[in-house]
Amino acid sequence: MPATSIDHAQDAARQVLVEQRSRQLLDAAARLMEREGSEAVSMQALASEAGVSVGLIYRYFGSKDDVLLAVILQVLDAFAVEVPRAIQAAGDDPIRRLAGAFAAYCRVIDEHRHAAVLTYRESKSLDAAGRERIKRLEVETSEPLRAAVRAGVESGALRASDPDLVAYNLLLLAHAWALKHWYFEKTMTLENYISAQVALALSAVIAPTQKRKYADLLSPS
Amino acid sequence: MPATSIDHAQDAARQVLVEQRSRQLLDAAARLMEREGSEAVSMQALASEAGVSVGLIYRYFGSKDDVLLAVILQVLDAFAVEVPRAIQAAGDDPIRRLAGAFAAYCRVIDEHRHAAVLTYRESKSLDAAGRERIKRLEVETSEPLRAAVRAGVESGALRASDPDLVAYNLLLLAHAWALKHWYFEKTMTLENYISAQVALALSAVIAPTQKRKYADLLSPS
Amino acid sequence: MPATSIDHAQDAARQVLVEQRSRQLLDAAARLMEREGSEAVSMQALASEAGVSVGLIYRYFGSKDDVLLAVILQVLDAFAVEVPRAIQAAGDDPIRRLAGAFAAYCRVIDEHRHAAVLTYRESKSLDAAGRERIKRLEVETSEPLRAAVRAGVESGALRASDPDLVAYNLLLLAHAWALKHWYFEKTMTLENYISAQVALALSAVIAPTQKRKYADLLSPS
Amino acid sequence: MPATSIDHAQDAARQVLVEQRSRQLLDAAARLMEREGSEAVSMQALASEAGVSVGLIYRYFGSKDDVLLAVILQVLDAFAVEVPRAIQAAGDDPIRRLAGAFAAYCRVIDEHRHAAVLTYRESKSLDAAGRERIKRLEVETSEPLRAAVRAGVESGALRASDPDLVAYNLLLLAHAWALKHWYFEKTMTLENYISAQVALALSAVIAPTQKRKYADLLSPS
DNA sequence: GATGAATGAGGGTTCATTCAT
DNA sequence: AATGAATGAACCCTCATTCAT
Repeated sequence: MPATSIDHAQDAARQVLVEQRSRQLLDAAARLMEREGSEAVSMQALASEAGVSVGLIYRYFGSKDDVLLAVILQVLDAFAVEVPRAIQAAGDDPIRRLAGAFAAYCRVIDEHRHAAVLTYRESKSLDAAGRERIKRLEVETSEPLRAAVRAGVESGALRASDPDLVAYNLLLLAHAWALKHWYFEKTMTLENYISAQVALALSAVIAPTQKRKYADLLSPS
Repeated sequence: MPATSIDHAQDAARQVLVEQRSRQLLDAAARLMEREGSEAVSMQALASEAGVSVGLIYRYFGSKDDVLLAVILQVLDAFAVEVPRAIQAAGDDPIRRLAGAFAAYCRVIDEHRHAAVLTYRESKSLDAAGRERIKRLEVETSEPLRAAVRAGVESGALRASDPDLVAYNLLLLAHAWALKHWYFEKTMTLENYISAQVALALSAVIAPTQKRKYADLLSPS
Repeated sequence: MPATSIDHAQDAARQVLVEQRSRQLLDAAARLMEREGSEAVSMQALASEAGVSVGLIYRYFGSKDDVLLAVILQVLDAFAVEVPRAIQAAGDDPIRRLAGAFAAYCRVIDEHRHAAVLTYRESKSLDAAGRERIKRLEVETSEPLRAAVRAGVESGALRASDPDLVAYNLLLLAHAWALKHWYFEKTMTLENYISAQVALALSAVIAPTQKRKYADLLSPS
Repeated sequence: MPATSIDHAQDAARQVLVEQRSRQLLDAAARLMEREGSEAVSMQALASEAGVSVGLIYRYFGSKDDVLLAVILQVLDAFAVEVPRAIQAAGDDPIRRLAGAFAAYCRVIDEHRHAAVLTYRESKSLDAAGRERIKRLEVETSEPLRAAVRAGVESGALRASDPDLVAYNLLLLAHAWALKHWYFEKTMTLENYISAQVALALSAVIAPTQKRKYADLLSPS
């Protein structure tokens, strides 16, 4: 077996290990934030939660910043995976696609409630470059929502003078489920929240002719 | 001059000094948060920004918590003053009162952009009691908005199945001007933002018969 | 009236004021130590307790050291006044003079319990010179006790191979009423303590022939 | 070597390190107190004296309190070990056991002179719980002395109306060797001190019939 | 003479990061 | 690859002391 093959095999093995460790650490971070709040994630606490040594974390992440960044990227990744899937699952109807996309956002947020909040802490950890990257990704992330609104407008089902604002507001309201969870949880479940917000948002932009067709979305359960 | 008068004069002078210093420190905190981000507010940094010594801060605030709390309370205070005033100024029309209230919220937020963001940092500094207090005040603060929506509904001008959600969403969108300023500032001024959001929110809840009457609010400039 | 007379009058007045202020401050210090423990005497706390400003303390005492030193000296002064008086009051009998002296020590300690403890804190406050001075004074202070023991030995009523040790032990046991007050107060009053210690100490040194004569001192109430 | 053996070996090694570091730190604390006085033990100073970093101290002790407590407990531990041993070594004679116990107390105090003094500084460092614990332990510590006195009384060799006071006085006099070292060192060695105090204390309580038997203890060298 | 606002060195503590093993 | 003991800068806070009024 030539040397290069060996190298490739080793590289692959290493790649797997890196993947594994990273996941292990990010999962531990998520558990920690869930349990102790998102500011309680010290490197030693993270190591202990993950069952590894502090030193090891630095083998896979350059700094605490990097870990936090990765936690946030994980959420953005989940958006990138889940939202398109939900849109696809919603069929061809642009309005149902929009509603599905929003619901998917909210569900991802709900699953990563504490990680989602991280973005709102321009922590000293996160340096300027990291912050810019996250902002860019967040905007990219909202693209499916924006596309859905635009498609609705083009199809005539929606009327919005500023489709991008409509989309961005929806993104914000998805985040709000995490940011203001202490408020909403007093009166709503996640599914209540989703249908109420969908109803409200659609009321603002749906074409009058379409109201009957989407009555199920417009009157929240 | 009798002794009591002297005492009163001294008390008054002290009161002025306390007021002055508090303002000086809170202003410095605001500037610091503006310039360095709101987590860079160490007591050393604050002292140096305000041009005083660390020890002096503790003459006017019991702890770092207290300073942060005061910064936040200042914003909530501004709401308590400005929002009712704006509502009054809007006359008797419930919808214009609602629009005026929202605009007032946004303008206060804009003036305290970095302080407003503080609330979203469940900072370890702010202890549980402080956090609860702020949450309670935030909910109280949104009361005028809630009242305005309800009045609109009762007058028949608005139709909302969940008036409280409508009001809370508006509060959130006011906060969003601070939270997502980096995004909105790319395409909007504050006034653009206000009128766009007012138009969108009203579209969702205004009674069809009222649309013509409020056409100026419904089509953003 | 010639200038010098004015000066003398002023000097006298000043002298009185100094005396007054010093007493006021030392009393406040005593109250404070009594109420909050002897380590809680900060200069600001002292000022506030005395009802004066911090600055004023520095007009009458050069430093915190000086205040503490003065508090201790006050106790030593009380010894210098009270112990000889008690000895005198005890008449000519050397053994009753000794017992009276010890009782006087204990009562002074009891009245200045917290100040007495101060001596045992080689506080950084008290500089080397101050410490030496206190040690010297403490030894001087014990002189009446030592003299009383020696007189007893010379009169034949006491037999002690080391009279100075007997005297110093008694001084220590007087201090112990302050140092170990938490222990003794569980089972004794001050007067119990005095008579028990007198009985024990005398038992060790009294001449056998004298036992009947001092039976009242030897069997504690 | 099986994993468990490795683990055990590692655990043992860690145990040794903990032991080593703790000793190193407590020794440094003792040296520092010896040299600079016991209030000069700042964590910085301790770290520097021990030749380690501040942070490291917190790996082995939870707080400054803990360090101080450990220093004191070390002394109390030494009592718990040395005193019973000395009593045993003294044979069956209750009076020689008492004398041996007292001597052991004094020797332990002498070896930890500065640590022993710590107890007398109701330092703000030591919290209420710690202080109570120490008081309890101090009382427990004096138990052997108390038992020895009582045994002497029961055997008829001693006559004491308050055996507990006799025992507590002896404890105090042992402490006094540390508290008043500046005084006693002028005229005595430790052994002088011990035999003088033993002679004096026994004189007070020994039964007349026993005096000849213990003449060696009663007339100090 | 008297005030008390202001100072700032110094204290205890935490935690991201490093490096010898 | 993995460990975790060790580091030390930085944090929040206190309080003896000063000085302009």
